[in-house]
Amino acid sequence: MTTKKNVKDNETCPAQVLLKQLSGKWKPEIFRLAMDGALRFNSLLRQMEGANKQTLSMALRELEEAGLLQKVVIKEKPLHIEYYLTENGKSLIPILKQMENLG
Amino acid sequence: MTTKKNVKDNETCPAQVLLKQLSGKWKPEIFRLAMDGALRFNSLLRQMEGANKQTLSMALRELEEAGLLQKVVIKEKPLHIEYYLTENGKSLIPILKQMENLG
DNA sequence: GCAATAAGTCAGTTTTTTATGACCACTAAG
DNA sequence: CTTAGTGGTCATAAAAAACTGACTTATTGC
Repeated sequence: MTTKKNVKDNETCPAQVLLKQLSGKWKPEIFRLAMDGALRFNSLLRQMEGANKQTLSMALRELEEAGLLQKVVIKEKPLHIEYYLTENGKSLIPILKQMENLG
Repeated sequence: MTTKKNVKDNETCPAQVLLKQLSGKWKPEIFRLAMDGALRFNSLLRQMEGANKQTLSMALRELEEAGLLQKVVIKEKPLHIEYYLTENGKSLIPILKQMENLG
């Protein structure tokens, strides 16, 4: 057997993958804020008291790599960057809404 | 102002609370297995290769405290304990199913 | 060229989570 | 009273995640 399928199908369940993509100290909050519209780095940093650049940067990158957020560079006066939910990210909104109703 | 409401309403969003209750290295998997029926400690330990007693014990306790799992002592031959989803826990099943369909 | 704003990165430290191995409590059989 | 099965706890170690402060890159304005 060369396929090595018995290694552990730990991450074969999409729900588990999603849960992990949204887990971490700040990711749930980032996602929630993203549901309300575009996010900017420094603005996020101010909104999420207690968080720091490093962690925020990591969290954003991971959400981006997970295909839930996308980065858009805005070439304006002081040049800034906005993060939006991707279509994939938006498809999670109804699920999050349902979760809110269970609390 | 004595109520100190400005401290951060970090955890006022039920969806975020839920996400955190299900986050951790093993909790998503425990929850998934619990969806299929009763769980026993040593059996879980064997199924989840790589996990250890300590962590598993913690995860089960936290899921119990979150009101998603309940512990039932079975007074039989070697006396064992089973963990089941509570009604609250079961109410998450459709949400997890939806997540699976997005993956 | 120099300062200001936005969005980061980097090295190093602290905090939080997980993992390890030894040990404990209960029950039942031999 | 010793051994075996189930379900843990405890102290400690290792690994992962988060935090800190200094520094960087890019752009516009002076």
